[in-house]
Amino acid sequence: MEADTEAGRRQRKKHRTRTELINAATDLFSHRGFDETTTEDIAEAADVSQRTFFRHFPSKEAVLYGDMDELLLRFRAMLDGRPRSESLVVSVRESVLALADDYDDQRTLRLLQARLAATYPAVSAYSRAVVQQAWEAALIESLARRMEVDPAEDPRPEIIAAAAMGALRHSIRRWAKGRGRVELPVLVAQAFDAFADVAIAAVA
Amino acid sequence: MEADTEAGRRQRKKHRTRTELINAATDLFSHRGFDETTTEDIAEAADVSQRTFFRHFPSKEAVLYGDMDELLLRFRAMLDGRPRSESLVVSVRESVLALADDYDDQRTLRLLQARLAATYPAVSAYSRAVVQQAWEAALIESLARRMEVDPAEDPRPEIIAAAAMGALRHSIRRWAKGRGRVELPVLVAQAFDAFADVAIAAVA
DNA sequence: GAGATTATGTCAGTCTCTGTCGTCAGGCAA
DNA sequence: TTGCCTGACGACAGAGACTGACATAATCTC
Repeated sequence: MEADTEAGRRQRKKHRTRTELINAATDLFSHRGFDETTTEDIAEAADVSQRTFFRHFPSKEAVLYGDMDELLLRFRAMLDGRPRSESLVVSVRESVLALADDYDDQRTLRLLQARLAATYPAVSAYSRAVVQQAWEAALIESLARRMEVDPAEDPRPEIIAAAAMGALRHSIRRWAKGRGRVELPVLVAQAFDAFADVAIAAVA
Repeated sequence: MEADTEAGRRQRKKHRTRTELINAATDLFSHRGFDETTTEDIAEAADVSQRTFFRHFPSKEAVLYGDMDELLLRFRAMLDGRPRSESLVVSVRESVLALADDYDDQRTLRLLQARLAATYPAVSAYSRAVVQQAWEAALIESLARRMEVDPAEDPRPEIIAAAAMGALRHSIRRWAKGRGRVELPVLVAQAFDAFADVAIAAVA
């Protein structure tokens, strides 16, 4: 019979209720708003109990960013995949560009996330403190490995990563403000060009 | 009679319960832990009702960072006070150094905040999403004004601010790990030197 | 097919945070 | 002093996020 690209009916069913929860949540969030939707509503719409919702997601915010684990995995893979011969700055730039590309694939969802983050403090806080922090941590780890330094002692990996995240944050905000009409990677590329200008100005 | 440096008994009383709430909270947090302390406990220890707690602070996290508004005001004043002739990078560096100096004045409280942020995700999230974000916003605004650009369009202010915040975050973490034995401004200065190295490396 | 796993439902409970209303003290003017 | 007004507080009720405990039924394993 047709497998859902996975082994075992149990796994498939679990994955199915998970995606149904995500779909129900994004649907409700986009129509009604984040604060105006309860976890009970989401569970109801996905036809499961509230307890099941919390077995799949640790918080109401988490379901909105339900696909971020996979995105993070791919981001890490991109970082690891950059050639060792490449300069650090180029590696960071290209990886973040690839992340932006990947990110852009889910236009509707990403625009919703950005819109909700701009509207609801709880969503904004989660985005910063969990999602972006995870990306930043991946960047720091990768940079520290390449530079062969201890990221707890040497501040450079964290500084570079923070700057890159600032560029990405700014790009995403602009991208969302234009409702995604301009391609995100284009905006990110512009931001990284500005990054280079900043570096030059700092030295001069 | 002795005034509490303020006009009106009402104001004084209000301010007094506020500080008593902060003291009770920090005391309980440091002895018992953040999650292990309820807002009810804090209110009880300060001899007020729970409702009064929430009239003074919007969340349990907020009381731990109860003095951050004043710190932010002073940080803004420092930014505005830098001479226009100074280069941007120097202004940022000096302002953040001054912030670190100011920050260091409340050693015990700062170390507690850092320790709790390292232990409890909720505290870490609040620190990033509220406290640091406020500092970053102040930096961005000041930088944009000096550069005479629109911070919503030009990514450079945000990139510089993010990098500076990365340096500060790293410094505070190291400072806390060493239990404040090394002066925070010293660590911040080191981080900013590394910042300069990064800029040079990026250009080369 | 028997037994171990596991995803789920149900229920009860904790805790953060909010709306409402009554009370009382502090500020202010006649 | 008297009386009114404002503002801080207490008491209460309630919404809503999240958790632990236990039962059940489906799935997996042998």
